[in-house]
Amino acid sequence: MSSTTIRPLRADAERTVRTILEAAERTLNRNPAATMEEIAAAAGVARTTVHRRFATREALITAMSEWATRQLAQAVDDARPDTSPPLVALYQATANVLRVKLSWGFSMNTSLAKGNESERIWNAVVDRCDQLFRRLQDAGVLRAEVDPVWARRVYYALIHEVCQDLSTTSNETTGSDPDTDALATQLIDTLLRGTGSPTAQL
Amino acid sequence: MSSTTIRPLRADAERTVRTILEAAERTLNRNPAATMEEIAAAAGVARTTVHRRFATREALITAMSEWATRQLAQAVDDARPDTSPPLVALYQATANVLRVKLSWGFSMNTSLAKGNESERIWNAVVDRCDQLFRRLQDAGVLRAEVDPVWARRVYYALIHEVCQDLSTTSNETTGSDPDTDALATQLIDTLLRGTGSPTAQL
DNA sequence: ACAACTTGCATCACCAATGTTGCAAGTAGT
DNA sequence: ACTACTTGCAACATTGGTGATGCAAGTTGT
Repeated sequence: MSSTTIRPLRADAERTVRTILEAAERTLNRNPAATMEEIAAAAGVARTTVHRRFATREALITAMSEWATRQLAQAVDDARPDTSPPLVALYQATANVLRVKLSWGFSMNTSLAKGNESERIWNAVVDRCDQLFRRLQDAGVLRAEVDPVWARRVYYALIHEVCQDLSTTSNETTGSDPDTDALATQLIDTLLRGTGSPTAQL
Repeated sequence: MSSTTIRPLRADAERTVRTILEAAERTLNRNPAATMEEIAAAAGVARTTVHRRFATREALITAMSEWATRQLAQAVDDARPDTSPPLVALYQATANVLRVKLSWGFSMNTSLAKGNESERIWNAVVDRCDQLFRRLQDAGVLRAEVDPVWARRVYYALIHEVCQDLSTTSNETTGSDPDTDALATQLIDTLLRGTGSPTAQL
């Protein structure tokens, strides 16, 4: 029920599927209106092959979304957000999520259709994050008067901003992986302390 | 040179143009792939009328972008970012920009084509903002070690987040204008102080 | 009132993208 | 080696959106 795949694919076909998904991500990230032709070209396969694996364009995008969302969920889970000390988990999760989001920016931004499997997973992730932010507040990391949901939203916005910048700036120059740990540190520093000096007040 | 309009339009035509621009904004904001037909319907005119005013779909979107960018520039200018005390200007600009961005979310997010008039205006606005953030730092509002460009980017991200939320949440329930001043206050508070408590540190 | 302008409607041509099929050549797994 | 699977290629049908045109009815401004 996870995918339209009925029976297991042969090894080469499986590889092709992943190649297509990755090529689609790259291509659609640059141009959301890219054609199946362009995606196929980017994957180095014929257009008919793409259609053999994904009946319609919509099916392809759904599959991308599902794939990306699963990876995101994994990234968060790996940080053990319910059991680790919350601030540690926040760091871990941030670095992990940045890694995923940098490669799957398009797929993560496609508004997930209602009733989708992706939507379920996504909501689970959001719940998990909200819970983490409540834990952060209980631990005194967040100020008491701050709405943890607002804090989580600011956090998302910062992640989005960092990814946005990275995918336009450094992707072209070097293929070297950006230092997600350093980015996570800067991000969380900004999230918690802001950019203002303690002296000047409103 | 501002638009493809050669000679002045009659009053009713002028009104039609603005009606179309607004309808296009609303429609494309909900669904970026909306057809000219849908846009025309939303504007309460025939599709041919839209094509009479905007030769191609691209021309329409360009016009929207230009229109929105001009309003944005106006919103920033009205805050007198070079002459007012920087923190005052920041408040003023934020409230103004929120008002504009809430109505023109789609048009502001369309990546402006190179060489566009919109791009020129947009760059001017960015320069203006960067300068404001340098003034903020000189005034001691921003911490000395913070990169003012990073601060500006965080600021943009927060604005985007606030607009995102508003356009999905409250637009459906009430037509009442959201309190942009209160939003600006919350936004700037978060920007400067973050969400963390002063005690807990990294 | 009159001329100029604008709009809706019906209709058309056009095209680019989508999705399908059959077949031949190549590859995976046993 | 043999079978089943996968892929590329070529060709095709379909369709939904785009853009254009001519005309009749209505509106604006003077």
